[in-house]
Amino acid sequence: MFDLKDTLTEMLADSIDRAREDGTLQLNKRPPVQLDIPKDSLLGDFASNLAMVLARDLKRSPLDIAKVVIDHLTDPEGLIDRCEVAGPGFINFFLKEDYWVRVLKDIEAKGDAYGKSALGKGSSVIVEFVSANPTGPLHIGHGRGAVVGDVLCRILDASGYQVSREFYVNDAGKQVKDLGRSVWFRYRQIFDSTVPFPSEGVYPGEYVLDIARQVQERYRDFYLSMAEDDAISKLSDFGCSVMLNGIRSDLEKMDVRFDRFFTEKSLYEQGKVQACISELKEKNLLLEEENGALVLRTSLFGDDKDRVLIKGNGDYTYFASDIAYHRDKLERGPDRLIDIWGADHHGYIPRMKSIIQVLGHDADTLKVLLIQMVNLLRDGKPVRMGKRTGEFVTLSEVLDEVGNDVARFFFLLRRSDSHLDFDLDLAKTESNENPVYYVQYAHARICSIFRQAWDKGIPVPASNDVNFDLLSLPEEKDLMRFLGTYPEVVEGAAMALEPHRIPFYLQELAARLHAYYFKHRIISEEQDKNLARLFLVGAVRTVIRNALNLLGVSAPEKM
RNA sequence: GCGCCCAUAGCUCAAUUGGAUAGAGCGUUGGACUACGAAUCCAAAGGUCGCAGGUUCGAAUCCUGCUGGGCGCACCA
Repeated sequence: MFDLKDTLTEMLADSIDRAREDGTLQLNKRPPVQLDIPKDSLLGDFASNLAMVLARDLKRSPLDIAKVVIDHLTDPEGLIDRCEVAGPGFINFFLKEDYWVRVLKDIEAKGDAYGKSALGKGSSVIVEFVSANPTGPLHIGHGRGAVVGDVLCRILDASGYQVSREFYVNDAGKQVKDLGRSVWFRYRQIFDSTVPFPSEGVYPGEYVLDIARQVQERYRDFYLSMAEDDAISKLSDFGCSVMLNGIRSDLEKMDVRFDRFFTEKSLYEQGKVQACISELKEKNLLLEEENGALVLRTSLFGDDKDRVLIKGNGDYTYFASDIAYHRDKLERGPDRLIDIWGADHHGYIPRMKSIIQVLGHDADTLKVLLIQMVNLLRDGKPVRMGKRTGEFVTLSEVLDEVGNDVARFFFLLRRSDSHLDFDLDLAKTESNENPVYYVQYAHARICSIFRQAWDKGIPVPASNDVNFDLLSLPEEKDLMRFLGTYPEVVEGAAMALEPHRIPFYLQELAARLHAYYFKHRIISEEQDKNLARLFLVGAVRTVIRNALNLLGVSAPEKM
């Protein structure tokens, strides 16, 4: 499939070369040739804007140039039916009839692999996502980040990148200590209800009580007699691991997996934060303030101001370990780093990028993807998510309510940098309004057709059994064309890091399938036609299934 | 005050990264089940792409200014 696009591109390039040699086009270098598949089939199977791009340099009209290009074109394989110059100067290629048939054969041959490519050429990328603090359960915003990250990894993987998925655990700072304190007070309250619960520096959520009860069940009154600091330290670890297990099981529920959970604590234990600071000191990038605080001069690399690494009281800031973590990632030698953050952290991008430079890499080695907020709606009204009160709907609850397929699809229905309203009522309707079912139904419908055919004794066709001349309806041509664009959609999603393109493609494909189905019978009395049409919808089924797989959404055979 | 993101049909959002007549879903109106699944389809109405300039063969997309909204600007985490 791509070989053909490549040969067309080469034919165009050759044409330019020939025109340069005989002096009709006076160019020093060969321009990049761009070939697109137009949205309207009346505009050809492929189109190039080449002539318009050249117009400026040559100071000649695009129409004129287009004509020259076409005149110099040779077509040894006889692929092209005709070329037209259209509109402001597009060169439109109309290929020999049987071209789109190749798409169907390609899908048959590749099966599950249709849509995969070698775009990334094996280059490696570390994707860090979710990285939620282990001080509370995941909420719906984490869910969005998890799904976007997961699907992005799947897309990159399918596009020939070597992907490593990582979850960074902030288990070394004040907040886990606060978690420990919170558990400590709740724990004591179990034994003595008069113990007051502080109003600051603690987590008020219900889940803290659960942790305290677990401590009491396992260790009885063991911690009551321990010195407060020691107890809190132990309970921090305990609480942290409980929360982390919860997070893991939520992710499991969503079928989101990681290659590695990287703990902040390990950075300190292995002296990596300290080593990192030494390196920065050697590079002469640190300043010491009067009160003893240590500051990194990120402002030399485009940041607004310098950033503190060690506070006046001797504590490390989170920024210090963040640097060490990214240094660790870079030292593993990936070609790229992708971080997926909540959009409220966008202010951290400049300082993080400056770090990448400080460590000797191009700032673009790190790409930060921002995930905008999710508004949970019920009965058309936003569900209040008070962090302070600890009152919120957890991701786990949403998953139990709407199911994984729906949750995933909904998270991917918008570009990740725009706000998302998650309508619980819409997500639960098993009807026409729900886009997930629309797509899944298309798949189930095709499966049903095959069952029907089987019952009537019609075999599942292979391309050798098919007379492709029988697939000549506009709807059929249109379907073939659209199936042919799928690999480019996946590549585009990989290059732009935009997973939402896949569900949009799926909805369009499903729409075309439904329209075709409604207008024309797949199974009739004409056996040859049966085989041809079954072969076509079989290809549609393969592509729907592949795309749904990419999203981690199931492709049901019955609904 | 400074910085980042957003503004497209009544609502929610797309637009092949600068391409041809800006497209879907929902909602509205009107139609289609004695044949493979109506969880479906067909048709109509609906637009000053926030406003004003600029860049060029060509702008929703790029540059500048303005308006309106979101979010950031810690020796917080």
